[in-house]
This record gives sequence, structure tokens and C-alpha cells, in this order.
Amino acid sequence: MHLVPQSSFIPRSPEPKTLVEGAYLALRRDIINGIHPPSTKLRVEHLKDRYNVGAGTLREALALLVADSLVFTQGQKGFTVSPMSLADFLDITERRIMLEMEALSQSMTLGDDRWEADVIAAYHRLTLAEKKLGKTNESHDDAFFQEWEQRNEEFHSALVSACPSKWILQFIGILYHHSERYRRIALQYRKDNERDVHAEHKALKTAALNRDIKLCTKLLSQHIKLTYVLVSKLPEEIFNAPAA
Amino acid sequence: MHLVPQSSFIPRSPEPKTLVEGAYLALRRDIINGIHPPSTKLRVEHLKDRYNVGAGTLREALALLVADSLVFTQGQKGFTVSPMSLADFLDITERRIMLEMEALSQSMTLGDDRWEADVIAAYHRLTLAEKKLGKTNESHDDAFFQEWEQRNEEFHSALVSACPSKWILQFIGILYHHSERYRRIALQYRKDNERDVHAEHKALKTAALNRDIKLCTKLLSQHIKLTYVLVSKLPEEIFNAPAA
DNA sequence: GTACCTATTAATCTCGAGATTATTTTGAAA
DNA sequence: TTTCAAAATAATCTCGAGATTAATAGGTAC
Repeated sequence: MHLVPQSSFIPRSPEPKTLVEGAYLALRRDIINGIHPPSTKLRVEHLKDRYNVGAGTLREALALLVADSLVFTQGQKGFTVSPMSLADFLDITERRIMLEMEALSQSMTLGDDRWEADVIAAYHRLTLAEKKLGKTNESHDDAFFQEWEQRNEEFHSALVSACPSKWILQFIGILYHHSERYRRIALQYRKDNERDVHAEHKALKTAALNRDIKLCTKLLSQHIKLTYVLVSKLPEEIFNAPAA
Repeated sequence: MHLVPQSSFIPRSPEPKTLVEGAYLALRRDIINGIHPPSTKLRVEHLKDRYNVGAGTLREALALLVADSLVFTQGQKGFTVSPMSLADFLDITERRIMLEMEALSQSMTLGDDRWEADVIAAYHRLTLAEKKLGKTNESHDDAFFQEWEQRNEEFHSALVSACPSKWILQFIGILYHHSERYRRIALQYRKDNERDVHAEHKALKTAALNRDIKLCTKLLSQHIKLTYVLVSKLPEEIFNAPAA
């Protein structure tokens, strides 16, 4: 059901059961949202206050983030936020297209009634979030945006959820969170209304339910690629700038 | 040069710079070698004696192993060795074929003189290790086998080292270590001489240097698939049995 | 001004003990 | 015998302080 079986091994809905999990989730959200900018050092002594945990606990949370490739570590050099670059985003985009097209094909071939229902439900929830987001167009209401991000992930997850390859789904999950980081940082600079995301999602849903694999994979590929094209028009410096 | 840029972020040759790194490396080797069998719990209080580190240090090493998908964790449930199954190995095999064929194509297209030299050198080192291993055919001299595994990884790594996609290389690295675990556990049960691995490697090297992409990717695909076929003939129970 | 050595600062790394939670065992009642 | 609850055991989780190492600043010689 979830997009990331191994990587984000911690369920979303229930509250985190341990302080490590809580710090892990908070750190991941903050990294994706650019609060800890790419290539910055994550100093344990400073961060343990921000997240209200001890040093050892925070170190363990940081080690878990290595599994998501959002953080890397090196002996006696501590922990660092993974760097960002346009070349990296192109790589991510191509890998997502490769893996998600394969996953979508298999999912559409094998998906049963339950899969169809999940896709419809996820699409509906996403549509509602898009409407709410559309109304409060002025700047971006953060709570609504977070909700949209959540439901966007769930929709994409539902599409490929019938794919039997656990490894493909794991890799897709890792790449998705990295894409999220790029979208989030680029969001501060781009103008809206450059694309009709809702129409793209609707076309995806329709093609998926019609079991039109060729069309649906093509739409998904374009959907992913378009985000890269828009980001590529931005100045590359933004990836190394601190958050607003 | 190395197969795993993010996952096995710790260099092999130099001694580990910290106790966490040392415990991480030792644990990973022991998991791959089946000393900690699949699905077993990794109890911190017991293991900290075996690896001569404190509890917090060991927890951090275990958290790092999550990045390799060799261990998973769940709140208040501790750490567990990832399970094994024939279905999982088939998934791994198919994913390796998918990703390594792509990486090999790109690597052979873009590889320069240095890449060619690296392939030749890695092949030569592997050949020497194979000869040493062939002589001590009686049972398996563990030191020689470890060396062979090391050089086998380096040879496969060299083949794809000119692929510019960091993400493909990272995923390949993770999958490779999982394959190693299957090979290692299956080794206790299979008869030797079922295949001529050296001939396969030689053909791979020759095709790579001739820049025959079509042939080389086909050979690599068969090379990977053959291991699965041999393992699939074994009884599945071996994956849940403790090490000998 | 540059290079290099030394003292100072700051950070990572490490441990052991205590608190919290899960698991198992025991035992009483139905 | 089975079921359930409570005590006993064992494990995970957590923290703060000390030890080790890296990064920085200051100063001397050339």
C-alpha cells in the first residue's frame, strides 16, 4: 500500500512510537522542505536542542536517513545533507521514468478490483486537496501544500501498488522523496499555472482504469519529465542557497 | 571506482576510522555470510559484546545497515535481519539485469582509456584469485573465497564504472550485496563445477573491450540469470536455516 | 607575505547506567 | 484443560558526561 516498504519503514498515520522515529520523521521533513539546505553539515550538538532528544538518539535518526540517501556520513566527519544539482535531478527523473514505467506496466497487468478501488479513492482524495489548494492561491498555505504532497504521493503509490517487485517499489520510494525535495525548493521561484497538474492526474487515472498500458506509461513518463523541464529553466544557484 | 557510492560509503582498503564503521563492516560481513541468519533478531545487549562496542554505538551501526536493506527496524521492536526467499532472489535477479544492462550500455558507450585499463586490471586480479581458489578446491578456504568475492565485485564494478548515473550505480551496489548473501548461503549446498565462471568473465571482458554492447549486455544478463537458476534448484528451506 | 608549528576551540565519537516498554512466566479462576 | 490477569523477566530506548579527534586561531621564523 505504501510507496516505500523499506526506506520509509515507519508508518505515517500513527504517531511515532519512539523518539528516534519522531526525530527521523521531523528531520526528513525539514530536509525535504529545505530547512536544512543541501550540503550543509548536520551538527549533533545543535540539532539535539531543536528536536528535543539526546545526542545518541539524534545520531541514530541521522543514520536512518542514510537509508533514504538524504544524508551521508563519513568517519570523523559527521553527517551532511546530500547535495543537489540539476544533473542529479535529471538522473533522478530518468531513473523514475525507467522504474515507474516498469512498475506501472506490471501493476496494470496484475491489478485486481481492490487495486482499481485504491486508485479511484486516491485520485478522489488528491482532487479534493487540489481544489483546496487552488482556492488559497495566494502564496502557499503550508498545511494545504503538505496535504497535497501527501496525497500526490499516495496517488502515485496507488497506481503502481499492484507491482509485485518489492525492490522496484523501494527504489521508486527513495527517488520520489528526492523529487519532492527538488519540487519543494524550486517552488519558491517558479510561477504557477505553467501546467495543469489536475488534468494530468485525471488522464493518468482514466488510462489506468481503462488498462491502456501504452497510453498510461506514456502519460506518466511525460508527467515526470515535465517537472524536470520546468525546474531546468531556473538558475542552478537555487540548489545551493539556504531556505527562505 | 567503487560499486556503491552511497550505500557502502565506507572505503574498504583503509582501516575503519571509527568504532561505528568497524561494527558496521563486521556486521555486514557476518550477515552476508549467514552468521546472523535471515529473519533473526539482532539483540543489542548480546551483540555489543561480540563486536566490543557500547550499546549506542552498535545501534548506530545497525541503523546504517538499514541503508543496505540488510536490516530493518520498527519502533519498540528492535532490529531484524532482512528475510530471504527464492521469490526475493528472483526479484533481485531481474532488477540486477534491468539496471546492470542499462549501466553497462552507458558505460561501454562513454568509457575512455582509463575505463578500459580498469576493466583489464580488475579482470586480471580476478583471474589470479580464481586460480588460487581453483587449487584449494577441497571444501572452501575462506580467506581465498573472501578475496574472490572482493575481486568479483570489483570486476563487475569496473565494467559499469563509466556509467554516469549515480543512482543506477547505487541501486546496483545494494542489489549486489544481497546477491552475495544468496550465493554465500547457497554455496554450502551446491556442487561445484556446474558452471565455468572464469569463461563467463573472460567472454564479458572481451566483449566489453570490443565495445560490442549487444553481445556484452546479453552475456551479463545470462551471467546473472544463471546464478538464479542454480540456486532455484535448491530446497527453499535453506534460506531459513541457521548457518553451518 | 608565506609557511609552519602550537594552542585553543569545537565537534564528533563513545560508554554505561537508568527509564520505559515488550515479552514471558506464573498462578488463580472458570 | 483452558483462559485470563498479574508479576517477573528481558529487551529496547534514552540521556548526559567524558574521551578522542578535527578544525581553527595565533604566533614565530624565514
